Amino acid sequence: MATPVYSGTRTAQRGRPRDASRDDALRQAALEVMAEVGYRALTMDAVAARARAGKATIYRRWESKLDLVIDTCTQLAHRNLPEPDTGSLEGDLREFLSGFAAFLSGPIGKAAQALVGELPHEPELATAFRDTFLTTQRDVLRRILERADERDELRPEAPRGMAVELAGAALIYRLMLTGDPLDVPFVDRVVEQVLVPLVAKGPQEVSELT
Amino acid sequence: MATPVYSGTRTAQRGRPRDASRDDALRQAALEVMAEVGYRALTMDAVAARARAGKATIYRRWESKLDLVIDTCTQLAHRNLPEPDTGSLEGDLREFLSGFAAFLSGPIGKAAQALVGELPHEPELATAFRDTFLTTQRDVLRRILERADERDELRPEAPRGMAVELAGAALIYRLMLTGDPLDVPFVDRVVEQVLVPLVAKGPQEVSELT
Amino acid sequence: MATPVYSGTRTAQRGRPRDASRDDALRQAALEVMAEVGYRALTMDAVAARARAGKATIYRRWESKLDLVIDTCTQLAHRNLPEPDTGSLEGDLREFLSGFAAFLSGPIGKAAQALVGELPHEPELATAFRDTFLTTQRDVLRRILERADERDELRPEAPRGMAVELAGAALIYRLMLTGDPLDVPFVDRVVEQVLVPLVAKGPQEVSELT
Amino acid sequence: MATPVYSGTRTAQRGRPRDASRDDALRQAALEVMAEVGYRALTMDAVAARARAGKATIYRRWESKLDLVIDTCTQLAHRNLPEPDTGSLEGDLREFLSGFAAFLSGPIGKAAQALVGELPHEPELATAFRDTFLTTQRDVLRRILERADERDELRPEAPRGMAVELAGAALIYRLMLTGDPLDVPFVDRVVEQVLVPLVAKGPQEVSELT
DNA sequence: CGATAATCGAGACGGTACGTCGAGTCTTTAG
DNA sequence: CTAAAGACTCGACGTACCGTCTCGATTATCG
Repeated sequence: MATPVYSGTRTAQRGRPRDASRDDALRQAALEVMAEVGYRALTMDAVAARARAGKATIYRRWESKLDLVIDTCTQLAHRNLPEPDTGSLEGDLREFLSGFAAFLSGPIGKAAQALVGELPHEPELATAFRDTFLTTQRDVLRRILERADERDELRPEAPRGMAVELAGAALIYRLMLTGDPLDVPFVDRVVEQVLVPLVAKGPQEVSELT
Repeated sequence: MATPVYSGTRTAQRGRPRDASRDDALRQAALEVMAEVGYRALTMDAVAARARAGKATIYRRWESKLDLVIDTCTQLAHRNLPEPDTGSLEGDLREFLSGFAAFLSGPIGKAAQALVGELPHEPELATAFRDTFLTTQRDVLRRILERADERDELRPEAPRGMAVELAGAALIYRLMLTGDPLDVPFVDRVVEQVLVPLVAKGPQEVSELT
Repeated sequence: MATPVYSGTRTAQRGRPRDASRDDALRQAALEVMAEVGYRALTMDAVAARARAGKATIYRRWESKLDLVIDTCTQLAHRNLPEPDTGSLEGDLREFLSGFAAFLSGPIGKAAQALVGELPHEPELATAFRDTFLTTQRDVLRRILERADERDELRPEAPRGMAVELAGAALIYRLMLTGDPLDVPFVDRVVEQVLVPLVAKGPQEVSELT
Repeated sequence: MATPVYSGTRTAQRGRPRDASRDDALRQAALEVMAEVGYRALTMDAVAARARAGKATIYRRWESKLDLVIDTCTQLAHRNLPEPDTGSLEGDLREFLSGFAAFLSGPIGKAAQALVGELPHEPELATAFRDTFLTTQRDVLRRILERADERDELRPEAPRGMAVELAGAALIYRLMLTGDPLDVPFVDRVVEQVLVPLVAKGPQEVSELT
């Protein structure tokens, strides 16, 4: 399910139309509650009360608590992934990863973490979660590497897939596991000490070209 | 809390002593249930029923479901981290990381994942979790790098801390987020494509020594 | 069961002998607790705690809460039913019924009331209860009537059985149902307005004899 | 509390209204369970299961097991006390007491007995109980005597109050204490041997009028 | 005397019911 | 037909009590 469905194919619907502004109010309430108390302690009654809505108004739009939370994250995630194009690999990485780090550091990151524990037992959630938080970000990184490759900045044998995976891993590991801050210095170190050394041509290699 | 405490400092304890064998039976039951249905769906009734115990017997030892699960993981985690010493950096890394990967791939890994969502709202759990799953493993990796350093296998400016962090991040990211398998080929790739290139002296550097 | 049995027929018993003083301490505790909170809210833990005894010490003597309570009442009941013999029907009735009323007004009466609700579902309790609180008192009343009969104080057709039943009913109805006081004026009224008119020869009948 | 109250003074109530049919279903279930296993062994789970109701549905209406049972008895009691008017004291007594005996012999009588033990520790229950099982019946008896008095059937000095008390006592003593049957012969004996002799004018007194 | 055995207080054990609370559904009035 | 409100069933929660069992310590008899 995930996204609220508006009474299907019916063209001329009868009765009071569904109030679309309630969708966002409910998602906002869900996000706030989840950021405050976590996924487990989030209750539908709490969400309904915060949005001054009835529970039926929630269940009319989403099938379950899980469904509400998935959709909330997905919707809010889709507006926050700019794709930089600075002209250099290092610039693109730096810019994209700081943006992603900032995004993860907000309430959506907290919400995402709250969902991790459910992934193994909720295949639908797993799919939605990966689409939202992994795939999109990975695709952007891939395209950054492709553009760098076209600019001939990469070593031929560079482990591109591994680099993409590592970039995400490093950030999310910090965010969810160690609890260390996802700040600019950290992003810089990931770029300078890991990503660039792993995939970019070294100075001697560049000089060899001349 | 975490580990059940047996009447503390009192030397001569009165009344029937706790049956220590119930501790393990309950932890085993908790681990099984959690691996089957996850953390959220784990109920104390289910754990009690599986261990043929009364719920009071659980609550006498652990304050809550969370406390039980923390302790279960901690106890079971402490017996599974051998520290290899093969004489070479690559050998040590390969051996240790495959062991860690195998450990994470079992039920304890599933249990660990189930806990991640609770970390932000349960500081005590966060501490126990990091001690169990992060610190221990990180310290082993550190010592592996130190020994390699003593054998003069590392480049002087090698980002040792980052390498240690990345090793854990790469494994746990796969385990918990992407769902891709933590198999030997993956560990090999992490070692060959990431860790060794980042910290070890390259062939030319070694030859420079001669 | 009812009364604590002391290891049956064995003549030479080994081991530490049972401490007979605990019996009364436990019965006393049980009576106090029951008078305070009633039968339902009486817990074995509370009785044990009040007597500073272990629960096993109770269960070694009585099979169950019910058994303990039955025996407690029975034991305490047996020492309180004097049989008057004043030489006149009215005197005997007055004396006996005031004694019985006083007895019922104490803690034993409260305890007895607490047991009434269990009678239909506990045949053994019912038997013990009737033996203790009904039969004994009824037999005394019967003998009082017999002696009066021998003294030729009764009308030949006097409903002796009904009188006996009514005497008990009147007292216990007040005690347990209406809550009105079981005081001397009430006993007097029962004797003067009910029992004597029902069974004793009237003045004119007595005069007829002359 | 006793009777479920339906949101008091509010005129326009919001939300789904209480399902009044659940009240009776729950009372019926409570009565059945209590008649089967007694008050003490009655569990809320059993009542809920028998009525296919959630426990919350019970607790929404009644504060406790005791409250439920009180209300159950009260409700069911109010429909079973016809007031006879046969034109003669003996006829009225006979008819009323057989009706009351039959009423007490059913499940409601069993339920009433189950409550007796709680009266001393539950003032509210005591009030409700007396209203239901004592006052109503006593008032009917009083009116029967009044009508007999108006018909000049009573002796002037007849102990009217005592007669009323004895009638109830005799029946309830049998029902709850001795366990003897509350059958028609017994009622007849009570009327003929006790009540009529105590209060009605004797034949000689009647003849004196002529 | 030492060994044996049943007692004692204390409290852990398995089990059952408690009264509360949350999930997801249904039913009312109001718009 | 949708909205808010809240009652509905179901099931897990953490607690309390029952009746049993197990501990160390004590107190008797037996050999």
